[in-house]
Amino acid sequence: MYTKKIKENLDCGILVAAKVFGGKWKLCVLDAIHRGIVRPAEICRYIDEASPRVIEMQLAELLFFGVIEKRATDAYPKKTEYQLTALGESLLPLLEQIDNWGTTHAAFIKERQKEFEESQTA
Amino acid sequence: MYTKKIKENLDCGILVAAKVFGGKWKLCVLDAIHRGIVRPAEICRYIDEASPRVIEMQLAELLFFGVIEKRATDAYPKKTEYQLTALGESLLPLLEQIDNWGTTHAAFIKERQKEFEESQTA
DNA sequence: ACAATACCCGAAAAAAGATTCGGTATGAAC
DNA sequence: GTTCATACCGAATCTTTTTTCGGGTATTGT
Repeated sequence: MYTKKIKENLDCGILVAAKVFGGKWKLCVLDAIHRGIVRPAEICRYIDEASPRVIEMQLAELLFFGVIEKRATDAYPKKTEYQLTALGESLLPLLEQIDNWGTTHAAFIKERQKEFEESQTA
Repeated sequence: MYTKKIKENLDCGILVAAKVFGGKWKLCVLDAIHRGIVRPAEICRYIDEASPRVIEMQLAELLFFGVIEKRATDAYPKKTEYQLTALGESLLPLLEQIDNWGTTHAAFIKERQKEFEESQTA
């Protein structure tokens, strides 16, 4: 099992928040669950750019930090469903604000990114 | 120079936002500048957990994406100062919300993190 | 002249994070 | 009974990010 070598620093709010939803796809996963896409296989299909494994792992982390909770029948067929906890719901305003900001400035940022990529190839 | 192998995906607001302020210390750098800590050496001292090099690099990225701008006297002594652009200021509400969320839940998250670390050593 | 500081940069190395691959288990559909 | 789907996990590998290290330029203070 992998253990971190550099000690984690949770000394400011920003770093605590980054710890909880800092993964590459965590906010997307939360967004999916919020939209009612609550079963693992569904989420994987919804976020098809990400590998299923990383979604599993990020679900596990979100679960561990109490952001989401799991409803699963132990019996088969396993119909696992995730849902936001109160803590998870407290993240929704942030999620929305972050998404809004990104959507608003997407065109500008993409333009800059394109310039950057062109400067690399030239 | 390092070039990415996996194509970037900026198809949703969340991913655009992550691109702009997703680095390990970018939000802390923005926070510092917002608080009036505007010179590179000062910022490095302020965020002394981070290596000066990464702060330089992240300043360069923030500059490139137009989040901050640079005021430097070309003459020596170089008194470089960074300040937020309009785009950068548009990030402040997010920054504040993220910091507030983290501060509010810091105790709980630290507790969970501690549990996790203990479960590793045992 | 010499040390200290500020600013910036390149490149190797280390660390962290993500992906791929294979495996387990169970049940359903054909 | 073979194939497919869901859910999950370990481990090797690959990619990205961060860190470390060293260099270069120019100024200030002693």
